[in-house]
Amino acid sequence: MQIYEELKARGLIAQVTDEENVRELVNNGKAIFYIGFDPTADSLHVGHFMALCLMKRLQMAGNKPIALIGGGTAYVGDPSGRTDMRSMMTAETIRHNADCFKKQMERFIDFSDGKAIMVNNADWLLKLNYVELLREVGACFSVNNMLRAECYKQRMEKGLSFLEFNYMIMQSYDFLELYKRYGCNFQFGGDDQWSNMLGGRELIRRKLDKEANAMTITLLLNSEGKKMGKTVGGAVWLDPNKTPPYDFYQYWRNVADADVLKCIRMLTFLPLEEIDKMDKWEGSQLNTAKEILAYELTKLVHGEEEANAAQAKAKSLFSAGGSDAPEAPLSPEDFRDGQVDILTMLVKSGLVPSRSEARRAVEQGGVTVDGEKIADLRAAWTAEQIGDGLLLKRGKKSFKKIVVK
RNA sequence: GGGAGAAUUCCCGAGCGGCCAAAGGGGGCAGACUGUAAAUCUGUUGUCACUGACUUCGGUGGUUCGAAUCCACCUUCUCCCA
Repeated sequence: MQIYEELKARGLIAQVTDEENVRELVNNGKAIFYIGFDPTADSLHVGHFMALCLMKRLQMAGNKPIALIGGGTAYVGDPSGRTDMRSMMTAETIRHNADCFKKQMERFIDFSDGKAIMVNNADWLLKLNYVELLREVGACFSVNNMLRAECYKQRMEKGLSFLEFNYMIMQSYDFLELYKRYGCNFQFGGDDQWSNMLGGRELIRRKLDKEANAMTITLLLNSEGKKMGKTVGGAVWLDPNKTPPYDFYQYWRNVADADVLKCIRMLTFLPLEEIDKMDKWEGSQLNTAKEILAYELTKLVHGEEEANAAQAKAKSLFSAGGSDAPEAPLSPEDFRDGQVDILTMLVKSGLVPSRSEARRAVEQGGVTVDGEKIADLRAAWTAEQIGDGLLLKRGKKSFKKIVVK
């Protein structure tokens, strides 16, 4: 099976400009393609991860990727898929974020020997001259058409600033510039980028009379139609300091039944035949599929060692005694009359944010210590009783090992 | 530039001068049921020294025995006219 067919079978392709053309390019390793990443945070997240995987897949098929860091476009802010304006970022933040992105990307994509290129659009965008740009590029865009684009439509009611309105121009200019510099003939991006990408294709056609193609990746949505990779606390990050490998593992371990196979297909590198076999699984067998998904993704992002560790930890916490729980140290000040009470332990361990919540958790029967349910708010332990550590559990999924330091 | 209106807890959104820590929904958390799933049901959802006290309703002052509620000014946002 060739690469284009495989991408399609995995459900990764949302839209393409010219299927025949794209298939031909990609399958024969003739594509020099780019994906843009705007450095709006100091770590990549799961959404970017899909794009990176796609880059990797295409690179493995002999195509040449260009990773574009949007150091320049980040100054403007993409209004696509947003109902409000992005907050403006300072130059330092943008630069810092761009550096972080760069480090993370190098883990996935092989940049050695010119097999891939990394560029920053700040290099050309920040130097542009306004009047010149208007004459050269502005003349090629029809405002009437731009206003019809889906990404702006949503904003017409809420208000769209001129700044953001120009995002499409910037991105189109990137494509043109990359075409000129590196012969970049292909652009990928999230499906919400579609109109911006078409803008670039059009610009290349008008300025250079050359054909460039574009293709979008299916957005990873769960069965409820919400974007995946988000938790209440925010995004699921690739940076282990922002989302520890264990949490990363757990996120995927806990996806809904309806979403497991889709995720495995779209995100992992497992062979399709193997995935097709899993397709027939149902009921509690899916639980195994989730384990595979979680393990495979953690391995891709954090490496095999971390993946093994996360899996071992999960197994020990959920089935066996749970000696692998993260430690929560208590200091001598936490003891009153030689004892710590249950509420203090819960708060100190970080399992609950306040004493009120600790009280509630206990009252509702959600707290256990070494497997025994605690019902008494005044339950307390001495340092001797804690000994090598107590396993404090709040709800089903949060654990801490209490130790005295 | 002129006029009208809005700001309430994580979000949406009720809220008569005292009975308001503030209805209802969403979301979150916990329990039951399970498979670390979904659905469903139940409880809970400001803080603390927890049958009590304290701090919250955009900000600052004021009226009042008493203010989320009334007044003044400020800030921000929305709408209408130009």
